[in-house]
Amino acid sequence: MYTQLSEHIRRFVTLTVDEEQLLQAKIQSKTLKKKEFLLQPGKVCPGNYFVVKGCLRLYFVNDKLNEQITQFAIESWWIADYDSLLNKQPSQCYIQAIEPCELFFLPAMHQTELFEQVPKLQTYFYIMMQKAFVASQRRIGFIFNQSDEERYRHFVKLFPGFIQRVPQYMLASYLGFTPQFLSRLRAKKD
Amino acid sequence: MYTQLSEHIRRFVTLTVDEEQLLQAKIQSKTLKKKEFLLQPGKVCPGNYFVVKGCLRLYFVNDKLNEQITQFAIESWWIADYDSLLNKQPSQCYIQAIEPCELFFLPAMHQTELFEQVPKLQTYFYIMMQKAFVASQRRIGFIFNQSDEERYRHFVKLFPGFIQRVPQYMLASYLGFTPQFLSRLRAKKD
DNA sequence: CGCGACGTTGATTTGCCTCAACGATTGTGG
DNA sequence: CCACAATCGTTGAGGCAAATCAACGTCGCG
Repeated sequence: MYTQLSEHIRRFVTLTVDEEQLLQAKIQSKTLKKKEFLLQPGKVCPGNYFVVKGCLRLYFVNDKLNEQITQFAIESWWIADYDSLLNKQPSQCYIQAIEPCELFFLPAMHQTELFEQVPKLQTYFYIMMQKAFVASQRRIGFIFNQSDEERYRHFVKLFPGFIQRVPQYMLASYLGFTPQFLSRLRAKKD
Repeated sequence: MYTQLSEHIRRFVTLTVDEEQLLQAKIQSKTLKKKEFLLQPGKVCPGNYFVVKGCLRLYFVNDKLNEQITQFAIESWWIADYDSLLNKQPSQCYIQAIEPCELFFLPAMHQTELFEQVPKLQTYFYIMMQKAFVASQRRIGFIFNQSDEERYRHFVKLFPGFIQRVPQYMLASYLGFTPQFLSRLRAKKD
């Protein structure tokens, strides 16, 4: 069970056995039922979560009272509200389980301690953050340069199989259009 | 001149005199004329640039042969094509000076060395990256939840004075609409 | 069984783009 | 120093993609 995280880290940095144990000591397991919340508005995000099994969404409620999904997380992804985590401010977001989930939780304070004990772990999280940043820059590029239809086709190609795991209205929200429009897209050709 | 970077770092981590000197030794000065390029497609982004004075844009040319600006950088911001830098792949972007610029250049290889010598600098860049990620997540939120008009008003409120530094068509590109539309917005009420 | 959640489909509206023409300003070569 | 081109902004007319509003079908679950 812990091996999944361990393997993921090994893809980017090499830890000694001692260092692995330091990490393991700081990590907690957590399970969520479907539709259960990991974070709700008003609470400060307490740390980082690593998805062992399951699927979550990060979203907020916009001015028009619609849910706007900004991120999904599946197996071997980290998720947190970094805006809240970094600035120690109350979150404005929900993080919710779409499926039953098994997670690892790394509390923010433990993480800072860890970085001093094991600088290589800071390197690992630095790389994760760079990847996340690059991904969101790419996403901004796609938003501005592709039509909604192109973006949908592109997403399906990029994450085949994922569409079966989430309701269509969530996918529509993530892609930035209405469920009705997505339904029409699928009717055209699929 | 170097003090500007030094002060910026001090806002996040505290360096000893020795550590500051290690950093200074790795950094190069660079100046750009207006419209000069810092990076062009096909070249691997060689490192990070810190803007001492001036203003730059990062953009790429999309399928419809329009320039799509994804980032601006002004005084005390870092800029680079992280997609290229992180994956060591040829860039698909241009980074161009909008005004005459004074920059500091931190080559990628020097940066990795520095991180080993001075872990606190890795912490600093980790924080920068987190901030950049949060900013781009917020931007995605704005794109999906505000009309083009609202986004323009919001941007002007957030960076008053900046609109005088860049041509309108660049601002329109960054905000994701046409120069004509921006012109109409300004005509309405300003 | 009946209710709520989710998806589909049709009719209408609208925000923004496209195409096009025209000023104003800046820059450049003769 | 002027003439001309290039760049940038403005304005008008027409078109289209996607939203909105609304009704209906279907599945799963208490």
